Amino acid sequence: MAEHDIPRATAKRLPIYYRYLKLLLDAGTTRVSSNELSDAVKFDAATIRRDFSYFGALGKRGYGYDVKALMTFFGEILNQDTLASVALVGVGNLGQALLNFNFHQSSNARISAAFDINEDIVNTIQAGVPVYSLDDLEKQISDQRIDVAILTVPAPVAQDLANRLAKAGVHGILNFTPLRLDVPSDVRVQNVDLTNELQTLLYFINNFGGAEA
Amino acid sequence: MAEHDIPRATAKRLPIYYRYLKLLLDAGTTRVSSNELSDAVKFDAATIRRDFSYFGALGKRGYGYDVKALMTFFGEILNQDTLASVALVGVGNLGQALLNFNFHQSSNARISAAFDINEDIVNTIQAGVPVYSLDDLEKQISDQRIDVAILTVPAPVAQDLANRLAKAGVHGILNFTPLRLDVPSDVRVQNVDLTNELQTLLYFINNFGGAEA
DNA sequence: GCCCTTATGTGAACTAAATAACAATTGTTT
DNA sequence: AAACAATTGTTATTTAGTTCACATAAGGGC
Repeated sequence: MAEHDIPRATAKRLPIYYRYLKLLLDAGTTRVSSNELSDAVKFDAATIRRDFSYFGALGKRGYGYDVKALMTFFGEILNQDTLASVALVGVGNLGQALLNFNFHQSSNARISAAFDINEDIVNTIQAGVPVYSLDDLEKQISDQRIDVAILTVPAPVAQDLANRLAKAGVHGILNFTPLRLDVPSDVRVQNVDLTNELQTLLYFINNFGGAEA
Repeated sequence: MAEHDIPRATAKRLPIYYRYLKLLLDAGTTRVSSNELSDAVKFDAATIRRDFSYFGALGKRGYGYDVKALMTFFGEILNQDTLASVALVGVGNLGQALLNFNFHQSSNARISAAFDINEDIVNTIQAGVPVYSLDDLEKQISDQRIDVAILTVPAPVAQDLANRLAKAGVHGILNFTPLRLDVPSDVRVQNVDLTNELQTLLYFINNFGGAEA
């Protein structure tokens, strides 16, 4: 596994590159330079070239990168050929919105099961996704070989559910809860803290000028 | 403005500290150490101490930090006394969810106006927030002295709306669009890219083990 | 009031990431 | 086929952030 020495920061940018390359390809563009990419995704051109170089020499000097080849390459790295099944835990406002969000359209993931305690929606289909009782969490996760969960539950029950998810064999949690979860070391947590994003933005605005945060 | 030399990374953690301190205070805790905080928020204790030290000597050696004093202090830094008015641009699935999200409860921000083109909801109240036509964007932003916008519109119109928002005097945009926006240098953009978060999580899971991303 | 324990605040070391700068190489034009 | 223009890949540099490690100071017990 040669990808082991790819910097975290680079890994986080890969999906962004991939998405933009797809756009270019759809628009019929065949070649692109690091400078053009830089304009679009707002990372320094040198950063982009370095990111790419971790995977070998993907471009041609004096020419740039071949859009299709590059996209195919990143597609493989991002496992675009295999569809990941994702569980949505907590079908409240945000959960509902994420069900409708349709990750599938723009990524290799699909929400294939949702869980809640609300009897009104348990055993219904929401936005094409079956909603199960939380009691069935472990069974469904295992049956459907789900290894990523999106956690959109109230804070007080978040840690408990994280424990159950981890025990059930989930390897990643996209955590919309304000809580910083405790998980075993083989589970990866990605925090999406909306209040924090907004607060941080406000802080920067109040204390400094503009520019990217 | 002494805060000018506070690292970006520190600034991003401030709201997290603040929230956790509030929790502690509500629970009646009067003192806390960097180690206890570390357990809760999952940043290294040394990082926490250094973060705090940018604002002076807030703790007592051998004792720790006074929860109430610390919270008050951070509250001021985060401008918790002034309520920021926020506009929500785009009342789709995600927009609706954010309207119900109630930032107000846990932060100093409140969505005070929403905008959409959908005639069915224009001039209605959604989750307590008036929905205006996009035609009124400039006027309302100016009248209500809104300086932050949450952008939850389809990608194709995102840049155009960002332009209008910037021109209307907004200083910050919380961008839920996959597009990397072009804005004047006095406007700050905070990107929340849900697809990217999920994709990144998947990449890490597929290529390495667990731990924080 | 003295000793011991605890936990801060910070200088120094380390690690990660971004940027600059340019030689090397390719395509294109004449 | 030679000269030119463009753009990569990478070495070196700079910047940012994290962590270590410990002297310093405060509180609490005896």
